[in-house]
Amino acid sequence: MSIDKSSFVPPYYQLAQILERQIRSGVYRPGDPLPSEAELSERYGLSRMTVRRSLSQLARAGLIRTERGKGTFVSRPQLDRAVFVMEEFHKEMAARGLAPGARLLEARLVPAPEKAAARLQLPVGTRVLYIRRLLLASGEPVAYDRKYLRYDRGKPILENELQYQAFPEIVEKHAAALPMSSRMVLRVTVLGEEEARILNVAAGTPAFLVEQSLLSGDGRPVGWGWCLYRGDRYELVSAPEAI
Amino acid sequence: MSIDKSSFVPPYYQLAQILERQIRSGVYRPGDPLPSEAELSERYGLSRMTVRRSLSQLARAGLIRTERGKGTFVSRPQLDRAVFVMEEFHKEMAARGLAPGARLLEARLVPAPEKAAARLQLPVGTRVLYIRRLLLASGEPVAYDRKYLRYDRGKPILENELQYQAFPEIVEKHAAALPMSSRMVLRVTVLGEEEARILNVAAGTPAFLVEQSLLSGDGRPVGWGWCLYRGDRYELVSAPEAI
DNA sequence: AAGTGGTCTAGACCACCCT
DNA sequence: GGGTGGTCTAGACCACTTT
Repeated sequence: MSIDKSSFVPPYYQLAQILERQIRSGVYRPGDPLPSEAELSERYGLSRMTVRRSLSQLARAGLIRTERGKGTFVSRPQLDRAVFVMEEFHKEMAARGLAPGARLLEARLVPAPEKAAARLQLPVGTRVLYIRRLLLASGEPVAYDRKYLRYDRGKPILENELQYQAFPEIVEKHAAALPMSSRMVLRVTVLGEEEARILNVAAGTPAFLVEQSLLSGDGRPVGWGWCLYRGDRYELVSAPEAI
Repeated sequence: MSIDKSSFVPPYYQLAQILERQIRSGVYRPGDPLPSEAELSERYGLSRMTVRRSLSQLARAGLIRTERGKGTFVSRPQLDRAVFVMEEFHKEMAARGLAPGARLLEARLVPAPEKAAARLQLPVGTRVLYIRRLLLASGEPVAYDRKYLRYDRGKPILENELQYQAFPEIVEKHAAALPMSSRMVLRVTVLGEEEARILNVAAGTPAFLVEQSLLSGDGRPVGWGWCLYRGDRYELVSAPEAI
């Protein structure tokens, strides 16, 4: 196995593939040291910087780990570890071949209830924008979204806008502080009477509950709420560890 | 803002932090081009390779994107995207300050039922190892694990081993093909009578259902099963996008 | 002292985009 | 043709580990 410098595949990637194959086929087993960077450099006719780039790639993928002063070693695969990626609703549905949509159920200024006020770090009763929406996949309701957001821009609430835009984009328009980061917590629950009716399933049906806080650049919350995903229409698949 | 070459923090990291601060504080806004690599190189007194290292780091974190021949641009943050990482059970519980444990409920050779046979790509009725375990946190049951695995090593089934090791390690011992990758699907369900009794909660309680397939290096399945996590004792928090 | 990985440099050539 | 990012090199110094 050697590097083809005339190939369109860059050398650093070729070397990463060679080493990955050797690891996956058992030439190097978990705990084994890989040849040193200097030796790989000489063996494959590449500069040390290029060799290091290949190794960084494998390290990011979790196949190897480096130890300063000691060497580079094959990692034991962490098979009981999983990474679940939840994409934006529209993307997720489009990826499954379904037509994404949304129906606005309610949007009005309300005095912040206790929990929302706490999460938004506002006095209870401050006027906030409350939005309820139904997220659809090919016309069928899949998720029920309820959000509170600081409303200090005085911009008019346009039904059309609320119906089609993602929550972060809505916050951007109606709050003075721009949302810069998001924190989500994924839980599981069963649907109550009202929620089940809105989602067109039986009460007691299991559902994902995703709590979301949108934070501004300085870490203060500008939006908060939660979204219920029907358990019979939604699942998360672990991301493969690719190099 | 400039680079302190006498600092212990390496220059590539200092520059990444400077640029991150400028992006988060709005000096460069989504869609804006960053200065070119040549200009950053000159402005901060660093070689272009070092500048590129800073930019790669920001790109991996999702703050910027590069376009060949055009430039480097600030990304719009994907606030409705979340990454949930499920660590190995023992690690996860230890991280929460709970004492992880496991109790073996059953382990025996059984003729593979239809679904397990299909998932393991074996004829129905082939003898496979069936394991049922209870995963504990500080003595309290948190998850109920049921797994099937190919059994072609003839190694004796040691109760002690099954009680303390993670599923991939058990597969490694009892199947001829080493597990090299894992695929998981996260769903939501409600507990049936038996499951609820075993987990010491009321029937109808919501739970996470994690289906797992362990694959060998050539992509063939060597282990399959599912694990139920009590919804009142388990949640997933999105990983922050750190640089 | 010798070997290892971690960082940095100054230059080079290339593919791509725009004007 | 001039500017951009993508890749590669040959060397250097450093911190760390082991002998």
